[in-house]
Amino acid sequence: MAVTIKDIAAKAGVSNAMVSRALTGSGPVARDKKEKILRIAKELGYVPNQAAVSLRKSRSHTIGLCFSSIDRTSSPYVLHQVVIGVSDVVGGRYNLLVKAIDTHQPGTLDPGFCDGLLIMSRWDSDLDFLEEAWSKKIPMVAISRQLPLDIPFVATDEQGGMAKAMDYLLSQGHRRIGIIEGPQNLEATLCRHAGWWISARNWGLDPRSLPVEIGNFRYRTGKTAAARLLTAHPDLTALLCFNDEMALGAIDSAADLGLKVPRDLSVTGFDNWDFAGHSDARLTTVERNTIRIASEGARMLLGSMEQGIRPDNVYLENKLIIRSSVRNMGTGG
Amino acid sequence: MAVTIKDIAAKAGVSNAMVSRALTGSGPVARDKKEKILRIAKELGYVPNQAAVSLRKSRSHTIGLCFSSIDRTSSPYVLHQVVIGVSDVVGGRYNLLVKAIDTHQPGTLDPGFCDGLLIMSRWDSDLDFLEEAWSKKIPMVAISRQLPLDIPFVATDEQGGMAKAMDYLLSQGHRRIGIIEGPQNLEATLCRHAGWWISARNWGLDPRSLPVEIGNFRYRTGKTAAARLLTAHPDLTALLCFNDEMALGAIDSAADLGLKVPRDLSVTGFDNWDFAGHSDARLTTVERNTIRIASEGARMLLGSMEQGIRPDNVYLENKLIIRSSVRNMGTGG
DNA sequence: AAAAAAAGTGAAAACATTTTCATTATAATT
DNA sequence: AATTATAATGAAAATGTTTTCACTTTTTTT
Repeated sequence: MAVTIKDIAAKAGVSNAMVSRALTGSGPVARDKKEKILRIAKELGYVPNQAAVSLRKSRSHTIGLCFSSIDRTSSPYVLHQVVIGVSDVVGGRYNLLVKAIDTHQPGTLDPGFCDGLLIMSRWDSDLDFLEEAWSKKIPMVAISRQLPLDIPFVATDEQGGMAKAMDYLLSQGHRRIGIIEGPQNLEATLCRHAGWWISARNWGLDPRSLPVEIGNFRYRTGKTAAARLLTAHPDLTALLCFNDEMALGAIDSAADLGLKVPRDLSVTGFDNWDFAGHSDARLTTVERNTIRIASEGARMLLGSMEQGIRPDNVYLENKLIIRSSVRNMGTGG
Repeated sequence: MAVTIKDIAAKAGVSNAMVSRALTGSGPVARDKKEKILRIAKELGYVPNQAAVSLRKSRSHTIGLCFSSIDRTSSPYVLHQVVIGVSDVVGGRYNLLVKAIDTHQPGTLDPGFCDGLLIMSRWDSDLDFLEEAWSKKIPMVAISRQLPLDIPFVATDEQGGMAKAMDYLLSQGHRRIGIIEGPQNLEATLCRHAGWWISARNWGLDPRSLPVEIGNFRYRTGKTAAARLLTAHPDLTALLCFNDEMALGAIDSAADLGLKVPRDLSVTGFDNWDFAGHSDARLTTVERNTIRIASEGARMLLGSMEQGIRPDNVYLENKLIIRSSVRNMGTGG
């Protein structure tokens, strides 16, 4: 029913090969015939059948965005920003497929279904899938953390980022600092932990002397963690939080205790979450530019797909965004 | 390089057709041969070539999620929830393709590239694309608003939802209510406007007597709109906001003026935004269950794709979620 | 003007699968 | 035992492109 190359060939009085060449520019075609073919193609509303093209060229013109899971606990922001970042780079040149790794049936991965994969992996249970894709030589790039199998990756310097936040608190004269960390089984948590730990050391402060609570990156756990810290250690002057959402919870918790930020308590976050800037918190935080990460990853992936070169890993700096949730306590030291 | 049906056929000593039938169950195959074929297929790690299957069967096993635009102004929540809702319904049976309508090149839509489309349209400029898809007989379902061309849709009762919020405020005895609306060119705004307007009438209140300000659905504009309303009309006891993010802005604005919610001011939102429940605001709001909308739309689309029946339009109710941002002023009336 | 190079062209193969159709083998019915 | 129905099988066609290859025509170079 759909108009094919054959229809055009028949109408133009040339061969299929001719039409294909005219349409794709993949070979010589006489001037007048080319014009005629293009005109007829337009007239007939010809659109190439992607399946046929894919089959013949073994290229799907599709990039797979693979997430550990598409569930209610995964982050809307990350999905959104990854889509934006990738779209920015690939424009309309590739289709974007969203794939959940946890629902993947082992052994069913068709190497032709995606020309390349962008991996947004949170859990080690993704490894089976990654191995399958890797063994089938599908070009892939991991975004936002290093993975096994020597998969090229773009990552941000989580440790350095957290160190910046800690350095900043210390530079503003804070010494009694409470920490609200994330789930302990996450690599990001480990890196960020190392960040403030080293920073404290550098400033001659014993990291083990600082109280730590653990949250799960959501608002409510930030709030309860802060409540515990602030009641057990009323002398704290600052809270270093492992993400913005928990930082916002911490600020509300402080308000409940009659503490105003930054007058009575300083707070830092991590992520530069959209809402952190818009909201009233004016949160000082570390920017994890996910759009940038994704676009960088897409660039690497395109190189890998189109030139077949193995891209170099990329580390992106995390920038400290200074707003007004941290008070200067006088020259620290 | 990839193992094909031919390889299996050769190894099993049968024809291609046999293998295809054994693998897909589309025809009779002798017991022992079937077992042998399946075993060999597994041994060799056979995965069907999707492009070839698509070409032959004219089905792509892909659903396109079409958004007006994938840009920095579109909502992360909506994208995320749509993906969740659709995944819930289609499981692993279809691939999910994210497509931006605004970057579509007219006339390049291959009917075979998606078996069906889920349309998340915000603007009327999407019409060209919709017409193209519609004319190519690609099954489609619009989610979250009615569109031209008689496209089947699932929508929520925005007007009724907003009426519920207004009814609730009025039932709690509020009469001096300020309204923070959304952009005036959006259909959602018009419907929600009609909602509170009618509700006010029903309670014998002249809608034109209530002060209205306009925001753009973001936190900051909610905040400034609230500031204008509250300073110009200090007697207001409640603010009816057209979404949650602006409501949160309004609450912070009130705090700046020394007003505590709900003691001094009542506030309602719309959306039941994720953060609205988690945050301290405990916002009373109208639930727009986007996951539900998306899954319902997906169900309709599957019906349309697989049984070829034109689905009936669906209207979903919006539920009022009562938390603690509205104060009871004594028996109203 | 002859030789060499380049451009133009179409038939046919290739891509991997599914499906039709005709044939043969087996089972069920008289 | 003959007939009929059913199951099992493979050759070949079909899906819509692109690409190779051989051939013809034109253009350029000597």
